[in-house]
Amino acid sequence: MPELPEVETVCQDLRDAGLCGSIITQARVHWPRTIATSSPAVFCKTIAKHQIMAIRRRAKYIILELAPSENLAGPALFLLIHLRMTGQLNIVMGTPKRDTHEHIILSLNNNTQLRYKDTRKFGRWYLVSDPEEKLAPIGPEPFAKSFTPKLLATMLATRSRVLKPLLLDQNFLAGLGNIYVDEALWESELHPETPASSVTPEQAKRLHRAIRLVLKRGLKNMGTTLGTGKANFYSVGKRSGRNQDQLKVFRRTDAPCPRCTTPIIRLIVGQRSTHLCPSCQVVN
DNA sequence: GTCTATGTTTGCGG
DNA sequence: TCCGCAAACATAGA
Repeated sequence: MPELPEVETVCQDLRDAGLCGSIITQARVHWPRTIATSSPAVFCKTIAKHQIMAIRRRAKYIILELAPSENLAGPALFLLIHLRMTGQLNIVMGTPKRDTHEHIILSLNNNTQLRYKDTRKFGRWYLVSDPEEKLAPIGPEPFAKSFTPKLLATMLATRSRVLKPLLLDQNFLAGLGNIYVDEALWESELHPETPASSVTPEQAKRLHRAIRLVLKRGLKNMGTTLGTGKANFYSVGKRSGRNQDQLKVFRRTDAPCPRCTTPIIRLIVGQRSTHLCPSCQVVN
């Protein structure tokens, strides 16, 4: 569900909704496990009376930068939100009745609430004084200047794993999930089971371009919303993405490859459902 | 009604 | 280091 383009879309929508500048007056937790860093009671007490200063993204984390609104000498705080499979954020006016799957409600000073809804309850909130606690091991951002085709080639050269599980590993590269990995591998005409160490510099260059291409397209279309159920991706205000229309292979088993018309196949790689064109994408 | 699959991440055992 | 598996959960679809 929420991969880099979806998480970035949520961050942008939160900013557009005017969340920056709001002060958290009260927090309520209805599913304790969502709070990963302390008890719900400590979380609620700690986060209250903090102002939201900025909203940004790193990998698949939404990061809210907080500053104390009363004791100005107090330390800065960071709220890291990971949506995992089905987490959603919404901003509501007033205090409407709580939905079954709304697990956290932050009341804000302008008669609105930031609500966290998560049907499968896999999402996690981390309230920390230093975001590096969570972010340190994570790999480079795909759009970082320093993430060059050459760097990717070097990163791949020393790895013994195959491409698909490696690209899904957030400590290797940040932000990709099942959908965009399948799409990037199709774009670059690489097989998901290609050993990373066998990828040539030319292929690494193609993969680098493909990763940026599919992510950029996802961003432009404000994310991918598959199907109609509540387990799908919706940004703030239940808005769907429209990148699903741009997918070339993901969940398109038996459909013709857009490049060569060979039917797309599905297989399991690294325990993950994987889609590819058996004609365009062959193992090195 | 029942059974299976599921877009993410983490932790364990081999 | 790497891999497979299970778990954290609820729901859609067969």
